[in-house]
Amino acid sequence: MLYSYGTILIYTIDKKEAKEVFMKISDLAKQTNISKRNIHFYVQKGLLTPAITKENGYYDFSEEDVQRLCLIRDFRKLDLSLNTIHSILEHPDTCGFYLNMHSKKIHQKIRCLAIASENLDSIINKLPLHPNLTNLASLLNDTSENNSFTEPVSNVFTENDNEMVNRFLWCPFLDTEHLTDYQQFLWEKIKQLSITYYLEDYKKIKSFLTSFDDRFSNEMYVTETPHYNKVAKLSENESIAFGNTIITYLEKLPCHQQGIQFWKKYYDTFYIPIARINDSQIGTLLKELSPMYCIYKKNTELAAQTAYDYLSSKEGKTLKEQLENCLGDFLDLEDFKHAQLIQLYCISAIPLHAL
Amino acid sequence: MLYSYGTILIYTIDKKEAKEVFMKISDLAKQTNISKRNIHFYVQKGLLTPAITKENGYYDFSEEDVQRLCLIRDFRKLDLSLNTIHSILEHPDTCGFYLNMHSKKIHQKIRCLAIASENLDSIINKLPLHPNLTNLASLLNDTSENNSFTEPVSNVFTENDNEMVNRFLWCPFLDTEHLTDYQQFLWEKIKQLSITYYLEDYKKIKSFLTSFDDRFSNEMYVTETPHYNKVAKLSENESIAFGNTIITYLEKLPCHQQGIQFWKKYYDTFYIPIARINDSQIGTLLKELSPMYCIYKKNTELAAQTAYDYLSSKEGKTLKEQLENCLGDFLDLEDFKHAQLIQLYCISAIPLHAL
DNA sequence: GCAACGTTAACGACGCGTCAGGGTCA
DNA sequence: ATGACCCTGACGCGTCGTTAACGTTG
Repeated sequence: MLYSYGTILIYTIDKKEAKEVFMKISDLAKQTNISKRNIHFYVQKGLLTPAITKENGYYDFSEEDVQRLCLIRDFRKLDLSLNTIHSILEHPDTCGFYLNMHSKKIHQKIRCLAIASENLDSIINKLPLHPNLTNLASLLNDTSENNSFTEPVSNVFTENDNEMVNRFLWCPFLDTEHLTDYQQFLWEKIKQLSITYYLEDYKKIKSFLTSFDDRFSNEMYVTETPHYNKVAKLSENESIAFGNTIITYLEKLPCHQQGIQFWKKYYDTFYIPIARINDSQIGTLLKELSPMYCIYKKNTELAAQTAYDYLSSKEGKTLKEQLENCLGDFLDLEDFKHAQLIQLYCISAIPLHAL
Repeated sequence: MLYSYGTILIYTIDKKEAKEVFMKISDLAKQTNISKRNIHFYVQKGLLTPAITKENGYYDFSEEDVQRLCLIRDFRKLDLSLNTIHSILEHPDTCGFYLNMHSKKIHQKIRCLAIASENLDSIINKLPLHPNLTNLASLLNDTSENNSFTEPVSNVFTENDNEMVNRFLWCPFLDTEHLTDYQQFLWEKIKQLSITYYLEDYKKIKSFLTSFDDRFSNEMYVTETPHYNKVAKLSENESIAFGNTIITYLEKLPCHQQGIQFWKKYYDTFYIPIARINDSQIGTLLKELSPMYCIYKKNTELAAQTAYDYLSSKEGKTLKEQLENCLGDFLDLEDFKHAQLIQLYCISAIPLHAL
């Protein structure tokens, strides 16, 4: 048997064939300084998916597994939950979102602990030699008055938040590895614009994104991206066909109760802001920044126009009325170049567990 | 039925007798802002021991229970564990010990989180638009180099530590509620002395106290206190009899393997320091500070002298040799007025689970 | 045949939330 | 008898440590 730190060559007893096992669990544990039990746990949770040696069922960890494990370890050191790490490993693009969220949690924790620490020290200093429960009660009362544990999670909108929302909105359209200097310039300009002129809308989108459990915004992002890609590849005729697809979906919409509720709930705090931002100067800049966005915009506008034309025609009149009935004030087909028709269509892609 | 926020009078249907129920769980929950389930949980864990109404098994919480629950709540806000809170409620005297320990933990946590927070922010700022796992790995590597999570729990000896050790050592002898000005003066002087001249011994005792799980030092303190009380009440003859009791214990000592191991393990880091401190100027000050300590000292010295005389006599020769055999270098019968004889005796009171 | 290694499975810890089942009160 | 109250008990959460039972390798 040949043995090296990374690779082990095992010759079967009859020497008919040599099998290569890259790394067994003990080696991995040593190299990464993580307990075997822990590694088993990560495998069980699906964070690691090592190959399995057929004959004996032993795990065989590849270099990629090593990298993943190191990532898990280092993210754990930053106190991210395994669920979050799982999401990041699946879709690294969403990393910024999670890290920003987590950063806020940490700051919050630190604030709480700092207050607790102050209170603790103050109590310690005032402690009588033989405290009884009544002493303790009054000491705790004194300190608990100025303790502000009840302060809500910070609603401050930071630069990171702005970055996060912009990434959520636009990264799906930025498929290049690196931005050119000019693109970088545009990107910075967009970020500035968003803070200067669209702060309120960005705040709304941020609180929308953070109001769900982690998983949801992740899924949103991940499921929308391929949709954008698809639409950006449509020809003119296909875009018109897409408009008809939208119509066929809209016909089913009145039955999709959960979707309608979702739409109404987040109409003012998500759908309107998104549509407004897309139709603003930011959208113009994005067309320069991202060719894909440019085509996507053109195609969706064509599709939306097609769908809108149908709704405005005699044949579409019934459907239009149905929509107006079930959406009421939460419908504005004209504004933002009929963008709401596209958004309504996107509801069909929202996972049900989000209500 | 009469109803008031604190007290409920229930008249049984036949009105033969009126029973007073002070407070039911709902009232308690409302008043303290703690969920019923939570209260049930505390009761189950023994943190609360409300009376139980006979007929229906309902809990009946007294004013004391209310106070206890408020204490639990406020201590929980300081992030103390329920176990710790339990110990404090049982023996409020040990509160200082736990709070000091906890304060250190909190500071440690804050440091860790602050580092994590820095690293997080640094990563967030360097994040590319479309990070992949390799990007993340190198970013994490960059930051994890200057991360000092591995730093051990602070070994700094603070004023609070000094206070804690002094309390552990001397509070059992200070049975008064408040100190007079003069006593206060002496107490401060003792604390100064301990830092100035006996710092090393105090450090050892501190790390001894903190090297066990919480419960142990608690039990130590709590079981020793009544022992001191008893000894301080002995007459001269009884003290001599106590010396003989010590002898009879010493005869059994060679069989008490665990006790011997414990003694040897902590001989240099606990028993010697304690004996030295007791025999120092600090001990002299304590005699002025605490009449109880004064008598305790006198009685133990008499008992120790009695036991020592026996060991030095012909009849005691065999026992002395046995002791020397099983304790080896961990025995010094002469020093500190034969104080080790008393300390050896005290081993019989140490709970077994401490090894 | 023996030690050292591998796998799965189960229980414990922490501080509760969230049922479910069954009895009691007004 | 109805709903609002009370009890107990069980399971779940998240991240493993610990132990056990049982198979494999060398």
